[in-house]
Amino acid sequence: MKPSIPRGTRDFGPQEMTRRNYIFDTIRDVFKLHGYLQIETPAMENLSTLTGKYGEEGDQLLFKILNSRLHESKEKENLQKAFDKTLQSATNTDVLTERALRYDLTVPFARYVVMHQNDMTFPFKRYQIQNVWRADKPQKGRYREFYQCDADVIGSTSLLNEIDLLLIIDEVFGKLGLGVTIKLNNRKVLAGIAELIDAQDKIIDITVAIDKLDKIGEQKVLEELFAKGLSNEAIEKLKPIIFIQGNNESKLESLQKIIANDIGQKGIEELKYIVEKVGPMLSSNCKIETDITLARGLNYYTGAIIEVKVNDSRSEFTSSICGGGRYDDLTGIFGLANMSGVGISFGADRIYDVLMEANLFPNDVEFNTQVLFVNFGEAEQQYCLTLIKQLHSANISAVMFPEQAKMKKQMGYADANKIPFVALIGSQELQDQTITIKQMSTGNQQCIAKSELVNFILKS
RNA sequence: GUGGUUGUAGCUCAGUUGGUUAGAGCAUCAGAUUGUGAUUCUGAGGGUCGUGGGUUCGAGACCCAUCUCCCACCCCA
Repeated sequence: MKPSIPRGTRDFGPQEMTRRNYIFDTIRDVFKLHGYLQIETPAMENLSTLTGKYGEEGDQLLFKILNSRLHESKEKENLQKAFDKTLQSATNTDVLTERALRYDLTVPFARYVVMHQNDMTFPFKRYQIQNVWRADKPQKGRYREFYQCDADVIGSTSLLNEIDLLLIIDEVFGKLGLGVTIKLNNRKVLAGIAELIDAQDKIIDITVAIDKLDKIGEQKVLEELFAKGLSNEAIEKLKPIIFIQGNNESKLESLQKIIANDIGQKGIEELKYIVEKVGPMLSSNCKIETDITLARGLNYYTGAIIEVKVNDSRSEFTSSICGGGRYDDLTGIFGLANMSGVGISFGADRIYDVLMEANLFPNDVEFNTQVLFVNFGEAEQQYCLTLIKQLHSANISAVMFPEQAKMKKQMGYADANKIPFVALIGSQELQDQTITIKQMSTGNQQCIAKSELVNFILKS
């Protein structure tokens, strides 16, 4: 049988894992620095936990798990009916499918908060680094199994949380050495726009359409809005809003004049507050840009909407590498009201692709083992093991070649694994209680006393 | 899910209008060198040409299906 893995999934070799861990470690360190606590949730959730949270499209992208032992079921007629139904429509009954792989980390977190609310103190800051699955058609930068690195604050409506998260974004990409632009919008502004043109029921259609402005241009967006049933009058009212230009400040001021309803004004105020506070604190490699065409399809956002794009001459990457927003009532459906949260999610796999493209992985992340002990035979092995134990105690990574192979083989192993030092201990060294140590980068070697080993490596 | 595209050794790729036994470089392994890697020389292993059908005297090449890769749409980390 020919081995293969499912479409859109990948194996990761040692070098890839070293680089992936560099990303995870960087993000994790910043999360911890900001006081977030780690949790994990199961790979699978009950299907009912996930359905309806991600919009119609999201429901289609859930990996559903077929119930087990269907062939032993006593209700095969019901099963047959349920199956016929799934062939007709997108909905599943739990007779056939009661579980699904998680689609993101935010909804499982909301479920977690409701289930464990009595064991938590609010506001609760949590981080979570786990993989998620989407039954999307794979493309570059789009995988069916990928990692998200989430930080969320739940139980606080303060905009200081938004600011905290934006600073995290700045710090993470600063540490990774990547230039980015944070795009910021607010769902209340979008709601205000919908109210202004008297089309509250079409808010999702409107946001999806104007989100495409960059991609398909003005004319096509207006055509799409018309096709979605907006009147010409409404579209005329919409035009000056969509095409607002200028810097953050002037854009928001113009909006403030046009969108004269409560919810719109509230959204603009929130945007202003965040931009004014956080703008001066961001590093030069991290720009912030208010963008009312930024929609994001997730149904549950109610306030801030955040998206991060690469803004770096070394990369052509256009997909977003981080996203997030505020959700006022995600826990409500699980029975816990008045629990507002806000969070962001780093797409580790896309960040990996960008860092590869921009050549931003540090070289030294590839090194691990410091010293290889050549294996000359049984008498020498014991001596080496003792020395290796000493090195390990000093937190220096060292190994002995497990076979008594030819020197060429053993030296080649050190070379292939980029091990910087090779320790040679044969009968002569054994007798003299010394170590011949070779530095692979220069080819130089010298003989040192056994007791000098740890210091020698530490100094090098 | 819709439309398009790709697939030959572990990797990067040749392979003529369809014609003997499918090649190269790199990598791997072995030897030159039984205590010295990355450079040199010699040799070896490695392929059901993505898979399954079809056309043909004959298919890596042509046709169909299917899987995979990549691209656009949709959507998104």
